[in-house]
Amino acid sequence: MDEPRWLNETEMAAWRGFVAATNLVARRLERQLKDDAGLSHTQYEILVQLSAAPAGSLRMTDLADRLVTSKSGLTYQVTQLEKAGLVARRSCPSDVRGVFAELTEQGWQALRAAAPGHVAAVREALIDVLTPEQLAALADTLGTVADRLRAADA
Amino acid sequence: MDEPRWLNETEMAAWRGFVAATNLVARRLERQLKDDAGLSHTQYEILVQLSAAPAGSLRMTDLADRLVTSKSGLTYQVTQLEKAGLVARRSCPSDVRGVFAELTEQGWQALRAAAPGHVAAVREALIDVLTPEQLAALADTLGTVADRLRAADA
DNA sequence: CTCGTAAGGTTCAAATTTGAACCATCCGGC
DNA sequence: GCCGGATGGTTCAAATTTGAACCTTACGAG
Repeated sequence: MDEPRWLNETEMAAWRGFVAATNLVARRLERQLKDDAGLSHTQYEILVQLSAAPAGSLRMTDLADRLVTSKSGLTYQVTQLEKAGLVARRSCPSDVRGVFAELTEQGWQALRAAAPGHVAAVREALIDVLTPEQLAALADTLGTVADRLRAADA
Repeated sequence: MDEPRWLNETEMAAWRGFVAATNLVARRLERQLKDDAGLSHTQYEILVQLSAAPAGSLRMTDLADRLVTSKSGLTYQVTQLEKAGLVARRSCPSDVRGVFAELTEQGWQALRAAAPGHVAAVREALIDVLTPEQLAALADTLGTVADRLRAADA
């Protein structure tokens, strides 16, 4: 029952800013992607992660770790993308239990088509609003935070 | 059909960090609040916003703007909180259409009970991981981002 | 005063998300 | 070789979220 260490003014400002910016940016991009490409941000992220992986494919668990969703959420979204023809499931040769999600040709196309608009939106909402110094600091700071939390989860 | 301005390395790192940190922190706090206080982060935020407002009450629209949810989402959550007895609805004297959400005594108690654990989690996930300089910069940077986006929405 | 439009909230159906339960397979130790 | 606990994914029901449609009330221009 220790007295909690409340946040001081700067800390509070950082926290409020974090929450607000987080939600506002997410909301903004969600809408942009849905309107322009018919994809949710989660779905777009799946395509991005796959495109960055060798052979455009990743194990489900691996993919779930890179995005930050539950396993069941990923199953659902991959199924959606599969129905849409952007992703295909392949079984893993070395482990019968394993499943690869793989970008289809159509998936590559969808990603290429969606990327420019998305990048523009990211710039407008976040990147181009900041100075290069702020960006560098932000990258460093949030990178630290993300790494710590990932490590803590493991 | 202009060639899009892709993100350079720093920009990309900032963006990836933002997305990752955002999701990881949200996930972490969501769980902490649910486990320790039986509240979702959205619900907790509603209590916080109300507690910070005069008379512990706000108009629905006003509240929806401060959180970053849809109107219907807010209606839903306020209804949940009302069922739980933490919030009450009152009609607005000056505008028949208006509705005030007001913190009940029980709501104040719930907030006081939940706050210490939540603050501790926020510190652990974000605040205490950073140096004072990083925090100050983060507050400034994200404040800017949030303000711009709010302005853009208006 | 009167109309047309904007604003405030709620309702509704549809899409997502989540954790727990579950099934099958894998692997290290004995 | 064989057992018991971890792993990989899916399924399921329940909770949440969202945008659009809707109803009622405000309010400013004529």
